Amino acid sequence: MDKKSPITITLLERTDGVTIAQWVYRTLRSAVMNGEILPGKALTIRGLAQVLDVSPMPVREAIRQLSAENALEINASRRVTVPKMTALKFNELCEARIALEPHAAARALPFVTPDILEQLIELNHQGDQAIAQGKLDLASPLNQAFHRLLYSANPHQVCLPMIESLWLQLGPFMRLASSKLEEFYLVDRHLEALDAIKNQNPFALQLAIQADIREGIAFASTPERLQSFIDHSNQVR
Amino acid sequence: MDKKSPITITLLERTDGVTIAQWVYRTLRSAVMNGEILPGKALTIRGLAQVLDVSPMPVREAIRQLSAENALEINASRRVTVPKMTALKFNELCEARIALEPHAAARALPFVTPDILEQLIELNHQGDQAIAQGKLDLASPLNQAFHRLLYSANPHQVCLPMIESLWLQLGPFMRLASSKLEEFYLVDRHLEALDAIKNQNPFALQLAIQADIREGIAFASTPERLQSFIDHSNQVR
DNA sequence: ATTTGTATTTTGTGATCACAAATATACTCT
DNA sequence: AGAGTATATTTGTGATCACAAAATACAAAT
Repeated sequence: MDKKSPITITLLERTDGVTIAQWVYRTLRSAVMNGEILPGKALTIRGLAQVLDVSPMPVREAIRQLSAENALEINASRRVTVPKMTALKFNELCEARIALEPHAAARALPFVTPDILEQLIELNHQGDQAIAQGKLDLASPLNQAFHRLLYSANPHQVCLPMIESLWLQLGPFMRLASSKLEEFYLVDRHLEALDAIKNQNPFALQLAIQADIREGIAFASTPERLQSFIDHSNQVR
Repeated sequence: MDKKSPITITLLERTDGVTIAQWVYRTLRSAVMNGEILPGKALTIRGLAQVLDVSPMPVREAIRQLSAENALEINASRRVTVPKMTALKFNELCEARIALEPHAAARALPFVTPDILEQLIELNHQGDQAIAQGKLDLASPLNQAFHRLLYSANPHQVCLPMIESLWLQLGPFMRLASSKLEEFYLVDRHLEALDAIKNQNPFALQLAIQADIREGIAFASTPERLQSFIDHSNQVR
């Protein structure tokens, strides 16, 4: 007997030396990021534990952590859901990205070694290749890896957790940004960013990152298009 | 028989309708914010549970949440500590505040109603009074309440949790900022902010908030003074 | 006196259980 | 038939237990 609307979640691979709670956290995190859980749909600890084939305990910890990162919402009656997206919240999240990410990039700039620069070039190359080959599902993770590597060059980094939280709240829309990229992007802002890094020009770097983010959300150029994407993400699957 | 270095934590009052886990979270949070726990000192779930007179379970959840907010650190061997402060990290946290808070203020500006404005004025008045009366322990919470109320005027607010996380990581230094204020502040930046709100001038508001933050950390004007404060916070109590 | 190896204790993790609150289901009365 | 009520079930919370890994204490040996 199957319970009503059995949630299906893509299970991540369990690497060794990792606690069950961490694995559950990673799995739920990627499920949220990939829009595999319907926003508003009530999640239960026992239900998730059953789907993931673990005891309720690690699920409790993972949920607690994800709600602290604002990836999950705990309502008044202690029910856990994926928060619903709205056009205004989407805008707010994007503006927060623009406030934080160029700043994080500029703060990281002095610490970008030639080695890191090379890795950035490589990541960018892989990203371009993925898009050219139509492997759109690879584009978003590679894009995120590029940004993450850049920001984390700063050894005293404190912004990255906040930025990751924003990405998580944007959820499936991060993927949309990358997948719709080919029809919207004119200039490769990553190349501009790389140039700015080579020249150690923080201002140019900030501009490039800001443009990269703004053009990444160009797919939602009109309120109508954005609303249609939101509706889509709240229904499908 | 007392265990070695028994941790003493100021217990918060238990309001009804609140789970034990939430109460433990609040209590640990304020302990971190007030510098009651020595940075680097290993915290144990069972030890805290004993001090707080609860079972280990709610402590586990609270710790998980606090570490997600970067208020606590979990090292490789799963030991929990309050992260040590360094001069560079302090600087990084302050710059992150300056990147986020003026932005949050400007985004909230259009939503500040006359009622909220009045509450802001009242909070500012209470803060001034507290400083004038030498009640320095009240100054910091009132200052935070002022900022929090302003930012949360925005109904689609997404920055506040990140800002609160920064305050939490700054921890005891937030208090220092307010307590040392009387010998450092020349202009009341809150009044400038209130004026900017009245005039619906986002740029002036951003400048006022930025100046408020910068002058709040003027007590650490030289690297030496900052280092002495850090050393102090890593030893005392 | 410092180091190395062993035994003991402590600790985090995960599972299971009990219970009250919340939710869902069944039933009655209008 | 529909709304309200009572019953049954599910769910989150918190406590307790088992176990392996880590930390600590202590011993002997260099």
